[in-house]
Amino acid sequence: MGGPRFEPVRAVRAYERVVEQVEEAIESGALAPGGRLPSERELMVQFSVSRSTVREALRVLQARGLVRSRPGDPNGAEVLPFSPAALHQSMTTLARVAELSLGELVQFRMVLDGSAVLLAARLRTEGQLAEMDAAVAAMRAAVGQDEEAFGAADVAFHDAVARACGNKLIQVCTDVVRSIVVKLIAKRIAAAPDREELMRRSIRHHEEVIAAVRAGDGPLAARLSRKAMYDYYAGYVDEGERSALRALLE
Amino acid sequence: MGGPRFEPVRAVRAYERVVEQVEEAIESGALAPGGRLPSERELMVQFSVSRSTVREALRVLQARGLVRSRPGDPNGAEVLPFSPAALHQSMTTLARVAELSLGELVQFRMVLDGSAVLLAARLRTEGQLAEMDAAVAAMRAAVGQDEEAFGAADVAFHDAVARACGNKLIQVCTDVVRSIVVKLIAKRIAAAPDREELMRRSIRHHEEVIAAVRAGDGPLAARLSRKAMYDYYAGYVDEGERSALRALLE
DNA sequence: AGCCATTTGTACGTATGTATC
DNA sequence: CGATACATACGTACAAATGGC
Repeated sequence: MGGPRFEPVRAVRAYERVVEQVEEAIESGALAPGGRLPSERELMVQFSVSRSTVREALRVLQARGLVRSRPGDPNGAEVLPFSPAALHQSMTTLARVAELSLGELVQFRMVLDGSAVLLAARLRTEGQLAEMDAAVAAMRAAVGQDEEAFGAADVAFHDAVARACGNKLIQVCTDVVRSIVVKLIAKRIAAAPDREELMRRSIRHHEEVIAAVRAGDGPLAARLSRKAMYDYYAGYVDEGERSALRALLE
Repeated sequence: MGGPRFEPVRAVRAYERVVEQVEEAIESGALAPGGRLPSERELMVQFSVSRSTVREALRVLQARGLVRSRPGDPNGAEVLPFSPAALHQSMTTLARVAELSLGELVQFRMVLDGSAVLLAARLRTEGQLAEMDAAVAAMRAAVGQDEEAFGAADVAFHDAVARACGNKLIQVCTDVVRSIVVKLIAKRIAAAPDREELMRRSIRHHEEVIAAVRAGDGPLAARLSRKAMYDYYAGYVDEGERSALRALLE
């Protein structure tokens, strides 16, 4: 007792050390987005490892969304700007391997979007309100004509709200989960028999949310937002799960 | 116009095809957790690719948390059970590269934990209530004595709540974000001058939350939970961000 | 435009440390 | 303990792709 407390030494692979150093360089700002890593051959000299090791490290960094490399590019791998792609990837994997149900995903959206509008009602600028108005206007223009444009305008609305809420994590997560949900049931939604009526009702709901946000009534905006989400998606969720969604409506 | 709509062909790397096929096998259940992939040499035969290609694919799969390989293992790479490790990794990267502030992370926790208790108040079983009670009892036993045990009991409490809420995505995200927050400020919290008083207050708050959950009053439980989180962490958040946290308290 | 040097993508061989039997 | 099979890592080689001249 009382001796020096040694820590267990985990065998750390060579490629991991390369990954760590490059990550540090990116995090510290020494490597900014748009910048280039040295070529693979240069890296193997600097790190004193083989090219395979360098390449395995680059694959991991690429999987984490930090860099991208193209064949033949004389400038070396490119440092990417931040993107939620990696989060998107791992959440999609999570959805599959953890067998997330549509109900769970929609419920998560209700939580996040509800919180986003709650915060947006406090923090929104006039410009952001205008963006929301414009998005709903675009939705209205697309009703019954352009399914894609309607979806894009809907995304624009929710993105404007998410940006207005002032929390980048909420913003990114809403975006990621939304795209997963849409990917799951886009076809079913577009093929709904009363599609046009659904669109109109969705627009009314969005307008009500905007009004509450404009009035600064966060709790009301949150309730309306969750209700709108429920109305739009509940039909695609199993009845057993639907009751769990309704728990968020009171 | 009106001709066949060809899609752009992206050059897909050999290692990507390997990744895709293995992912499909795992997703389809052909490869279950605990199962083994063929050895690297076997894989290069089956896929008709070189060893390097196989290894790069395995690195990507490992980065996504799907498999793990150890040197000398005669059985080949192991298929891992689901784990939020990949989500944890990408959210940590997100926190760094998107420069998430402590305030944003805490706010996200307030949203998720608040929603979790709201749902738990509806869906909790008696067994889960007992788990929450046990966790708080463990917290009480650790006050002023064992900082680690206190933290572990706190985690157990929040995990019991998250499991009781019935949404695996909420559960995983609360866990991931909690560990990121704790990692950020564990030292500062442990070194707080009035640490013991903070612990006691935290326990009181947890008890109040349990009472509300037991009574089935979700909205009250949610308010109490967010308030508890705010009290515990607000001191470490910049004043400017603190007001955004308070927006969740009304 | 075309050519060329460089880089990446991929393949193959080999050596070494390690885990299991 | 030895034998075997494995992952790790290194080095070389060549085709395909890119950017700059």
